[in-house]
Amino acid sequence: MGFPNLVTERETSSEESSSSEDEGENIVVDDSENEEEEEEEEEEAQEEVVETKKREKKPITISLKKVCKVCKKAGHQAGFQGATYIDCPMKPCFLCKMPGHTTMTCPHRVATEHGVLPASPRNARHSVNFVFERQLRPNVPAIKPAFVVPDHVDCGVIRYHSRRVTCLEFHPTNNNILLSGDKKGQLGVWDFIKVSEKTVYSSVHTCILNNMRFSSVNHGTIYAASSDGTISCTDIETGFSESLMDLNPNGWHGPSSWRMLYGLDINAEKGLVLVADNFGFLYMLDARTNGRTGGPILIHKKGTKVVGLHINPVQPELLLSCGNDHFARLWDIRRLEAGSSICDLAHRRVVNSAYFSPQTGSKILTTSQDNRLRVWDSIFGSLDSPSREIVHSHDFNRHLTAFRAEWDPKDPSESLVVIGRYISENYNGVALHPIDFIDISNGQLVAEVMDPNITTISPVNKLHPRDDVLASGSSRSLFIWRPKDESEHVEQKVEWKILTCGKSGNNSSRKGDSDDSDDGLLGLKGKKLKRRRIQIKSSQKDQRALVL
DNA sequence: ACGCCATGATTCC
DNA sequence: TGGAATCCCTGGCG
Repeated sequence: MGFPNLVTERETSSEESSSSEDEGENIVVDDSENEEEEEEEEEEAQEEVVETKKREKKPITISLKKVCKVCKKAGHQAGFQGATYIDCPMKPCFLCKMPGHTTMTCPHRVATEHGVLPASPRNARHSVNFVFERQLRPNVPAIKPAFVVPDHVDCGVIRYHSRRVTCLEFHPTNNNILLSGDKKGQLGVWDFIKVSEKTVYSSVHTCILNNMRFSSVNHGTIYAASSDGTISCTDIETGFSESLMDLNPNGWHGPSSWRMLYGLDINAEKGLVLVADNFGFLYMLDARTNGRTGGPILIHKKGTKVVGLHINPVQPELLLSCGNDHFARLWDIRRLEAGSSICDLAHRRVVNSAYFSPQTGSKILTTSQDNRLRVWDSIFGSLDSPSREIVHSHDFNRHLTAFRAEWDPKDPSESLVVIGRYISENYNGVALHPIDFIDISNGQLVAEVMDPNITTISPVNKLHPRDDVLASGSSRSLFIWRPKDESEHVEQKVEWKILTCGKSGNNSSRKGDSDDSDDGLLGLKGKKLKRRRIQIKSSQKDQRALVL
């Protein structure tokens, strides 16, 4: 039984060395209170742990010591040091999930060009390939236009949701209307130009509104899929709502039988509404009669959630689905039956979203819980492996809506993508979670957008189909961002119109207070942040330097 | 202001 | 296969 001893030795020695390193070169952590006597005690505790090994009960001594809250070992501590989060070194990197380093030293940090992992085998850019693509996309511009990144909280912040925002949708024709859904199933309609013009429909659904899509024939109505097991079709003017389908007509009989609806999309050509549930099934409804067409079809592993559906914008027969079985799948809806997928795109973890590119429909972008965005450059080429994987922090646990990378529908080169970031960064002493703009053709971080007033994570983001506007959902709040107009040298005219309703009033007033009281501090930080927010491409190292 | 709790969904064992 | 554990969350309560 030399093995446990060996383990003990290794662990203690590594800790000793790490703690001594911490004093010197490693800037990072460690309370200097870690005196020698304590270390001895820690070693004892360590041995105890190893001896008990089966972790029946924690030795009481542990609770007396400062111990890492993640791995319960002594000698280091995970957690915030000011606005900087220190990872537990015993765990794999929180960003890229590889062992041997932490987020601080991760080569993928801040999604620079290092963040791009070429797939193996790499999709070579043969000239044949290029011609092929050129044929498919005759209108592809020769030179990629400069991205316009909405970066400045402009006209409004709104808080009418009483629970976290789960999805956003811009009106297809009215430029100023934003729809939002929340965890409670409420549907918000907001005219963000007339900031105070807002409506909340609370009786559309009874729990999480997972996805919504405007009707292709009537721009005044929106379809929504909810965890209450129904699809709603709501008139956004009147709030009149019709339920198209109820998967739980007999009510609640426990979680094993309760059906929830997640993925939703519309096939305009055939007038179909497609939805998918938490058991792996797809349902199709006729948008004209609002009746079901055919029975449920198993499109993902039985019993797993299908979180996303997307109809190809150019070939409406093509359907892309994704879900908790770690796959995104491509389907021909004319021949749709269990196991008939055209292609299965494997991922290492749950796939939060899968989208065709918005204009040509020839690219695929997925967001997976393994902290990687995946890009397939052409659905007409080989789909065996993604053309690129981009490491980006967007895994999550509780309380957060799943992150989804969203295309910029205006970008003719179909390479600009927006996605919120999970891990925070220390920006002038404030831990903020930026919203990232990523060029998926090369994996570069085009811009990181943040505001010192927004300290919560923004997992829900959507770019406007026509204007340079970004809408974000962060916790219960909605934000509208626009590019800062450089010609106007207006003095910091950030008008924070925090509109609230319901019981969130407390918070908003608290927020207002802190804005006032922190005046100098926040204002200054805000200014500095805004000035340097956008660093287009060029050198990522410079950006890093600027940020720190 | 602080600490504690619940929460959800997934992964791990 | 079920049940335990779970790192940067959010909000509410005492």
